[in-house]
Amino acid sequence: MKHPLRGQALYKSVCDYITQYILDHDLKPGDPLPPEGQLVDDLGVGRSSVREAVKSLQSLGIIDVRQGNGLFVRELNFDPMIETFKYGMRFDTRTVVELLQIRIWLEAAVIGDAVKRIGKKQLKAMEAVLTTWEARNQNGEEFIELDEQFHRILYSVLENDTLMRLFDVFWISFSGLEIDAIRASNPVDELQAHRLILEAVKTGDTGLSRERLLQHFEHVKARIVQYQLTTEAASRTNS
Amino acid sequence: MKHPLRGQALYKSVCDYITQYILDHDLKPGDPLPPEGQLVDDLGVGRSSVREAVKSLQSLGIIDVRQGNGLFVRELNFDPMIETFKYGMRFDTRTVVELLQIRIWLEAAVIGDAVKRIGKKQLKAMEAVLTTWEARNQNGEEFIELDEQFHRILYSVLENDTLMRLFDVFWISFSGLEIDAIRASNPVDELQAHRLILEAVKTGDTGLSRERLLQHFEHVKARIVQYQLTTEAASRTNS
DNA sequence: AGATAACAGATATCAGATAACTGATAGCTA
DNA sequence: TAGCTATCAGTTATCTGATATCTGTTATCT
Repeated sequence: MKHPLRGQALYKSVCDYITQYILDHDLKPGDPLPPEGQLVDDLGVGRSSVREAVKSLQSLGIIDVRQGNGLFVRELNFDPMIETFKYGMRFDTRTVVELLQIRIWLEAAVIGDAVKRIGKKQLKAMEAVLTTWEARNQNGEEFIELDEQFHRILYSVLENDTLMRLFDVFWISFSGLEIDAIRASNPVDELQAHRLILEAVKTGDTGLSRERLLQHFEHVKARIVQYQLTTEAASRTNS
Repeated sequence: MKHPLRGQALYKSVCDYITQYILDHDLKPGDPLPPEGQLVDDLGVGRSSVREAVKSLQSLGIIDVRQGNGLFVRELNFDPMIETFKYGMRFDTRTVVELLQIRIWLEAAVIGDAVKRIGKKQLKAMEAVLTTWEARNQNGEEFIELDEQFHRILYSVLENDTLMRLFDVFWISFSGLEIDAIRASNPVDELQAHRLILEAVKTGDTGLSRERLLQHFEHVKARIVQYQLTTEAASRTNS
């Protein structure tokens, strides 16, 4: 009776109160929020409602809950997106290919601006990554993180945090996926493809860079589509 | 004592159980899940733990809670992403520009493939949108949704649901934003820009299409950056 | 037959109690 | 004195039982 609040779910109202509290008090990431008990008193609602609101905001990556310590404002992050994709990609395989296609489009689009802005420092760092890569190949070690680093350095010059976080989403979503098709690729070919890209970037030729990037991704895409077909065939025989 | 479960938070374990339940039982969107009470019995945990898990999954857009009815599997959606952006864009204005830039890159990338695939049917639909747009301009009515429709038709030929949902995220995030700078744009110029894009798309010239799209977005971006500067100046004088 | 009222099942919320965790402080030991 | 340990206050985690509200169904009345 005390809390109809436009028929909205009570926990939702508590969510709104907390987010508004953050904005009103101009709290920055890491700053503490009032403890559960005080929120209960201030709002005059039950503990469950506050806890459900807290859990909801935690899932959305807005606040950080540290047991025995308190509630804290969290830095803007894309963790909920990662969770969604991780789940969604297990749910249906179509999403995997669609998401990869989006990554391809996006990388093809940004590489033009990246090549224009890139400096010696970044080129040197990318060289170093490839050198490490080669050493690892000879020892038969993992190299996925180096692949990620290579692209990360390239796009860091765009100075767009949101873009970098979006790429994180792609990387984490795909790495969480148990598609051996990605890892099972020929390490030598993989390295060579990146060498070609770096060469093109060095010359400052945006068109050539984009072309080689696309060529590299076509192979990745082909492998995943192949994997998709085999697993779908397998699931059909099971059912 | 009964539920250490690798030291993981109990509600998190319940989350995992539910998602695993969906996958194991091959439940499709709309299918019902066991009610709260049964989950409590099956797992041997308290009601709060189940409720918190349910709230968490609801925030992540994985399940749908209908009061007095039950829990249901939800279709894969990007709602958590929308929430994150809506909050993030209020949190700091830098995100707004970064997000717009990402949209620009993405649209510039996909328009090439879209032009290649587009058919008469879509071109006709886009014509119709522009005709309606002109009529609305003469009556001084809103046209944002027509802008959205225009782009939506153009990219629908790519047959990438995930991409369309991502564009939804952009549109909803921006429309939730109270930046009059977007709406305050000159309706005539806005319409003309889209006319030019459509003309280029009709000729099948990918380069020209991309060029005109970018030109259109440059104006939008300039307006938002302008708005950003004025509001930041205002907030400085306040503090 | 159609409208209405009662009912069962489900989620929403509340309030209080106990357990577990964290960081800091005080005290003990070498 | 330096370093380790025990304790304590504050906070979140979890459980429990009771009440309220919502929804769809069924039974009843007109």
